[in-house]
Amino acid sequence: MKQKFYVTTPIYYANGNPHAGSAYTTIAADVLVRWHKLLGEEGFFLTGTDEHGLKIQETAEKAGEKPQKFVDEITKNFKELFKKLNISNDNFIRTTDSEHEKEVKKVLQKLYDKGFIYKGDYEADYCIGCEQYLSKSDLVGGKCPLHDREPELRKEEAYLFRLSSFQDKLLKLIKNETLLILPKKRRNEVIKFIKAGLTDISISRKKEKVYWGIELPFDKDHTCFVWVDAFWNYITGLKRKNVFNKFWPVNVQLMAKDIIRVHATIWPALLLALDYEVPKTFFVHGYFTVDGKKMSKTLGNIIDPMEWAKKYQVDSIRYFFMRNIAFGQDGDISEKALIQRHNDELSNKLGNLVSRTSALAEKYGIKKPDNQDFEETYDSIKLFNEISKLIENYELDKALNKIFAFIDRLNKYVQDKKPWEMKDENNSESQEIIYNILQGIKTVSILLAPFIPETCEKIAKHFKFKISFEEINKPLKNFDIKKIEALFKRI
RNA sequence: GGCUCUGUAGCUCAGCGGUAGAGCGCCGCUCUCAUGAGGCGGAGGUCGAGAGGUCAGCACUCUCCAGAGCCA
Repeated sequence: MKQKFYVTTPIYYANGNPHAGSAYTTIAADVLVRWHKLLGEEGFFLTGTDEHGLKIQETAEKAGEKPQKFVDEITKNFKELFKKLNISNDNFIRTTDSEHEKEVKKVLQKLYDKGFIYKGDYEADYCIGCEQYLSKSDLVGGKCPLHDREPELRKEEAYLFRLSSFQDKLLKLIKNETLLILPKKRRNEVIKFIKAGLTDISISRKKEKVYWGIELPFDKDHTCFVWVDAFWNYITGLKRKNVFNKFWPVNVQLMAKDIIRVHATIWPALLLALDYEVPKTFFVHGYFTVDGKKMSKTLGNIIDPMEWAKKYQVDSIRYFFMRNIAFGQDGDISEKALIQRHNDELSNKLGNLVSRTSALAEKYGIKKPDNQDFEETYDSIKLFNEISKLIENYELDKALNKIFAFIDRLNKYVQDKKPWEMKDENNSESQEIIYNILQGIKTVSILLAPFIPETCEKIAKHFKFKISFEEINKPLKNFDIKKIEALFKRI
């Protein structure tokens, strides 16, 4: 039976256009699923948008629009960006999809029937100025930053989920790594948080306050508050494509560090409550700075991924994000660094290697050597194993580093062997050397395909080989090679 | 304040028991198949500080200093 691999990004909150972080997470998930598909596994990649809630309701109202129309627009932008970034998601879920809403209602009803949801009070900080509840992260120095006043504690009728009763089970699952949280630092934080004690959480709001949400099936005066609605996308996203049994439990869920805590508590607790298996891995990546500074409106240094996507080659962007940031850590991004990677690595190293080799092949021809003993080139299986191991460990930046070290070796090989110097009458030695380099380029293209698919397909098409792992050790078939056009023009 | 993590070349980071590595940047040299790309060589680090265990530490233990994150 084929191995399966299911990866998700969080669903992005549709109260604003995609930012650099959404692009980053999505590219990373795309690289992972493409890698596993290349391995011959059956892959499924889900992303989407979270479209309910008070913030969207308000933002839409401010813009003078109906919430649905508003989120339609935002979601369109997400889809457009992902298309530009060559994202190969197998489904795009929206929490306003009717199938999703139906599924969530069923889930809510079941939870209620099983006694995991009960009526109680929602109690939280309320700012009279804002006329709404504030979360702790909204507060600055214990005060509402907008109105510079301390919030008061207010109560409101709400339905609560018995999160507290899952405390021990969750702790056990995370500790014994049934649910693995990476990097370790985040795992430690979560464990500590759970140990400190979980409290039941509110899963509804009064409809008169928040109408933009899914109605509770057992009480029409309430709408569902984020948790069940948002988290359940990971399941509806499969069910809608009729592949739930095949792909659940999910192999890895990517997210930024701000949402690991709720993902590691509420989400698996909901699953446990309904006897679902829990996810296998959460991988938590970091935040960006731009030129060492936090991205902020006041600094005016916000990076709009759509602007980048319009301006630069998709593969340069994908490569830059994956290479420039140690996966799992905070990292710095900038347009300057993007251009630098594009020029120094993609253009000068990879692009130029392919270019010079294709030119050599056109000029001198190629010939399959009788015994293929060029160690660097024919060590492709070893390289593949190394890369495979790195990707299994989510060390995507290191994997790229290693592949590019191999490209360096190929450039060195060309330089050392000087195939442009006539060695015998028929050029046969030169032809064999060029053949070897092409074999190396084939290996590189296959290994890089999950990261920079467009470029690798171009190379594969030009030299007539297939992007698949079986192809790595196969001989080249095309002996009539013309010079290729530049893959990456220097900026 | 508690907990967790980080501190290695100018920058970004690897290494994690046998006496320092990569990429980029910088300096010099060089080929010409190639996208003024490539190749070779070089400068540059008392591996945050101190102490302890070890035949031996950047790597282990402790203390301290600095920075970040999580929690209160």
